[in-house]
Amino acid sequence: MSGERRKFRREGEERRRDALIVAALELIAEGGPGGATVRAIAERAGVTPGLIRHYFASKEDLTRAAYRAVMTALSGDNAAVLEAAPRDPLARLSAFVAAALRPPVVDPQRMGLWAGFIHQVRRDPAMAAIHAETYLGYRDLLEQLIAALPGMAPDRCRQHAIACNAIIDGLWLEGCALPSAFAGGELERIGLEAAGAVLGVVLTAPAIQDIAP
Amino acid sequence: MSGERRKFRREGEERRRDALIVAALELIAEGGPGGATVRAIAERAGVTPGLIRHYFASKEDLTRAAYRAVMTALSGDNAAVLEAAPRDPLARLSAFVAAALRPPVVDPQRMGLWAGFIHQVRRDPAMAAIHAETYLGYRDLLEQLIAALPGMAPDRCRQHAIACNAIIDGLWLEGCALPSAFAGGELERIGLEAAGAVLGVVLTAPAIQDIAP
DNA sequence: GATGTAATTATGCAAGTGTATAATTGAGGA
DNA sequence: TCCTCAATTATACACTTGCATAATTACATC
Repeated sequence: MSGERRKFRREGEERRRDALIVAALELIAEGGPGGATVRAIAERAGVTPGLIRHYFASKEDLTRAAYRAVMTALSGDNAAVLEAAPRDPLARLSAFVAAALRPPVVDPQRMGLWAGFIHQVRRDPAMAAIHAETYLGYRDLLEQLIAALPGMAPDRCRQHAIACNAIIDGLWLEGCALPSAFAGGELERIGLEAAGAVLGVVLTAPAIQDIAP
Repeated sequence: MSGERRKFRREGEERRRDALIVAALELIAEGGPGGATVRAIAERAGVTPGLIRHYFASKEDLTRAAYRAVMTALSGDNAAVLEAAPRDPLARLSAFVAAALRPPVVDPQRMGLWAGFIHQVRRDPAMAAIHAETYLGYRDLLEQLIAALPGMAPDRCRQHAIACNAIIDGLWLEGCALPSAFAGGELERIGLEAAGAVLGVVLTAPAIQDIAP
């Protein structure tokens, strides 16, 4: 008559870990770091709080895994466009910049996640290592795309990559923070024009078939 | 022999409120929103926790006041450079952009604060109102500086302001996040060059006497 | 079907959270 | 000097937090 013990199913370790990470990310995106309590994460993932400690040494450990998942997905979603992009360096850079400034890369939830992790990244060396591994890799990729442009002076690539990265970051932030403030494709156009001006080239929005062949 | 009651001094209301706000901001900058507990804020301000509720209706109320203080100071520190700037529109815009990309506007602690508030800004309408009041005002100021440039087409000012704002934001973020990654003045130079390229003008770093006459 | 074991739940705990309320005390005016 | 009142402290409370540990139960293997 008293509380019946809750029924459950055994899942593979990987699926449970993923489910817990996803739940944590959802909660952080919605309510900030403070909203992602152990109990809330467990409830969202459909398990009891104790299970978290079975798959992660501590909540901090789960947080690190979640941060890695976010940054990997963010860089990956942007870089994925290069796989289907043409060989022309101008077109490749254009496709990359444009992809960074539209969904799914531009996404209010993702900005919330990114901001939610900042403090921990600066305090926890393990988080800082994940940051360096993902973020600086992103900028290096951008620098490679710039270096491939015809007639690009090698000694200016670094500065150009920094400036273009800043344009992308800034527009990404504004697009995430105020999605309704920009007409469809406006953000991409501004980004392409600004980056093109910085680099002294003309970057044009890729045709549809170049994006999704 | 038991605990003697703690001695204290009476302060003016304004000074106590300021002290509490400053304490809260320091703690948020250091340890994120989670670090700014009522007890920690009180201790940092040299007071007991109960006093916070005497000056603020709730912790949320203190948080809002702190956010307003941050954003006001941020915009103010940047706009302050215009008071001593020359009349030439190009020089004024240059001075404004450069000021946004060096201390005290560029400051890791301030980025930490900014990030720490993001979630609350998106959840609490009162915080959102403070955001609109300060942040959009900043972009309007930038748009005015751009509109004053000779030969600037009025219908392009908005797009240019968005792009330049993004450049400033992005570089500001990178400068705050990785202060050691940029040589002295490098950020300002990149920002001036990028913004100049976007606007089709030449923005030059203001001479020293233009900054501090 | 019996059995072992690892995945999962249940329970409990010490510390910390924001807030309410009562008890003190500093400081200015009579 | 005394008195008053607001500024400040002290205490308490209900709730939440992360974590540890013990009790169960689903599932694979025999």
